[in-house]
Amino acid sequence: MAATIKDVARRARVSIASVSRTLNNSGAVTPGVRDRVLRAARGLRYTPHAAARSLISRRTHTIGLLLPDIHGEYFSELIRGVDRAARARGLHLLVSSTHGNNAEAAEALRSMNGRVDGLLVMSPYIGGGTLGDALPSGLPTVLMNTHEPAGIGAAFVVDDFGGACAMTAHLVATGYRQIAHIRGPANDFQSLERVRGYRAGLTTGRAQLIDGDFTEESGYRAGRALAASHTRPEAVFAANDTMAIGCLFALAEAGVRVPQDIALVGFDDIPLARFVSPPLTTVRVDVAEMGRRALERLVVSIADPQAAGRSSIETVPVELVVRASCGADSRRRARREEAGA
Amino acid sequence: MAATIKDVARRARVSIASVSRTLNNSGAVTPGVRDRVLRAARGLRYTPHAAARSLISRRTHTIGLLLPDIHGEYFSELIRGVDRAARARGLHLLVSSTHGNNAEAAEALRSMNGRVDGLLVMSPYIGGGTLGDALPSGLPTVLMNTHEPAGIGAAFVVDDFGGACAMTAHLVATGYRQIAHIRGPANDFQSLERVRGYRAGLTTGRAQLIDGDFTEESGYRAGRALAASHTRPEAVFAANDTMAIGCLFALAEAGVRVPQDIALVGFDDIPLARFVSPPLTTVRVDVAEMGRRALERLVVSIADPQAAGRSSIETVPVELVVRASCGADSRRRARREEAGA
DNA sequence: AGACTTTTTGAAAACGTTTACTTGCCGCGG
DNA sequence: CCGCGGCAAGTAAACGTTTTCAAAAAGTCT
Repeated sequence: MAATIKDVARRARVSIASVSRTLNNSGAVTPGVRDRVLRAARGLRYTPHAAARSLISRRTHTIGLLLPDIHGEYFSELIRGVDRAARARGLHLLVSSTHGNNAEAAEALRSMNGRVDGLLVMSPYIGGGTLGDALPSGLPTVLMNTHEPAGIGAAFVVDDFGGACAMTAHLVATGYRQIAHIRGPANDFQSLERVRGYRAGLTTGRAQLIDGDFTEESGYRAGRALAASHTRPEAVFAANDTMAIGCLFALAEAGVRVPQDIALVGFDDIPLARFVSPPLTTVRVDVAEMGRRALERLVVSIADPQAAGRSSIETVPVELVVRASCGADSRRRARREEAGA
Repeated sequence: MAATIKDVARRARVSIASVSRTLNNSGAVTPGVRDRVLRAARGLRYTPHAAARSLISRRTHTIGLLLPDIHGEYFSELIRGVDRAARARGLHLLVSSTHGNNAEAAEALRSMNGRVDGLLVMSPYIGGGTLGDALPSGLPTVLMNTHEPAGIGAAFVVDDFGGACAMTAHLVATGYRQIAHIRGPANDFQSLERVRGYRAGLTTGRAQLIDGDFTEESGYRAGRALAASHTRPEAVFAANDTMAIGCLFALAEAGVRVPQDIALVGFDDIPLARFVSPPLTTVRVDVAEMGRRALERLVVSIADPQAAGRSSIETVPVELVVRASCGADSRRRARREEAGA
């Protein structure tokens, strides 16, 4: 069995209080005692029992990270950002995922009681009860990409609307008239925001929505449908890069050239986006940075319960990344030549 | 503040023992008591305090997952596999990463004492002290991709050697004579195994090793060097897909065609591998499955300390995935035409 | 040298559970 | 009618810490 503080105290011939003081550098101890305790602790390979410690100190040095289904680079990056920041502050990460709706999220939340000092929640789901009711009241919480952050506390929201709007505007400015949008799942907040942005940026032609669910598979299906259709739009804006890549694959198979025959753009700027052929025009979202910032904000809330109450919503900016797949360069060149002729 | 078992007991007008018994379905309680307790618990939104519970019951229902730097799809997939299995068994996941060597891993391990019921460790690092010494003795542990599993207990090892050997043999069989290998970091077990496999499969030409560190960046550098060299090998085997893709990018920039001018293959079969152009020939490793199996094994060890002691090493099989980037198809076709002529 | 202050140490309470043990109650057989 | 077995409920100990408080020791100042 693992050694306890009592074992150390006995071996060092001091009280457990002195052991605790020595090991935590709290209170003063004479060099002699200190020495004996340290030696005894090392000899027994003593490690404090985390559960016992957090029971009395009300601190677990752990934060809970609640995510929708962990999938692909997007979440890998998010975890990465959070983990780095957490590690820098000596915090552990309790990760939970795969909850399909707010009700499941609530269940996961409950079971974290007493395990964490604070919560980082990313729940884009809509429906299944309000998340607000489920959140443990005493626990500092920071939300990410949730549709109901109002009054709940701190939240970070990616500027999905702004990014989608800018992207659509870019396509319009490039000269495309018919622009279709492959949307994400209907019960996803981010998905909805991107549709909204698409609509807002669409000052030409009429909106055309194709159903998708953020998976490569659904993008592939959309691509096949597009290739088969004979009222093909001039440009396609997929709600995320994964679907855009699936779509690209289907188009290539069908012999439809991008961007010559049809322009194609995505959203997120996952690492592969620049490696597909042609490189994908997309909207960059720095998820790792969002994770980092969210964690920092949470740390503040934990340290200062005052701050925890303050409601604040920060928008995470996005950036338009123009590569070859939207045909902006070739179009402009063509237009210039035309003008020159 | 959150409600405690005492609050529930007071409200239900019973002792805390009865509350505990009711909530855990241990021991018998009369319907009347049971009813009052349940009602009180619900009314107070009572959730047992995990730390207190695990202090006495010696169970945390949490398992620790120790990973090298979380990066890209590879780890995303691993976490995914582990998380799914853990969730299915009602276990939590305490994730820790970014440890640069065994010494840091040891530190992370120490701080997990009393937080977890078992450990899932993936530490391909070599040097920085032996991992064996660092592992808490009492805690069931399952190792993954570690170079010193002997006698430590259960372990899962990807067949890096076999995969690399098969891949090299495939290149040889395709007809390439000069085959170079972009290796991973020198202190990484998997990296070394792949080099060993490369050497074993190389029955023609001489070994040519190019340094890399598993990052896309290092693959890119290798690609530039290859493109500039005038003693260019006929084929390049990158130790992972990420480097292969970086290399591919550099070659494309330099106007070197794959596979016509040079064949290129990778390892891991990350999701993007089939989307780059040309699609990457690689070795498929089902990391999610490995994660799942490792967790299942750990659960067994936890339930039965007998089993925990039993040392067992399972090799996770890999599979050669031939796509266009190795030029096997085109070569064979060419040879056939030649023979026909 | 005595009184007072400061510093170091130890005993014990507290954290929120589970569980072994005790008590109290009821019914049943002798 | 008494005692005993069985069951339901309660009491208290235990888990491994931190921390408060009191006591003891060691200085410090007149």
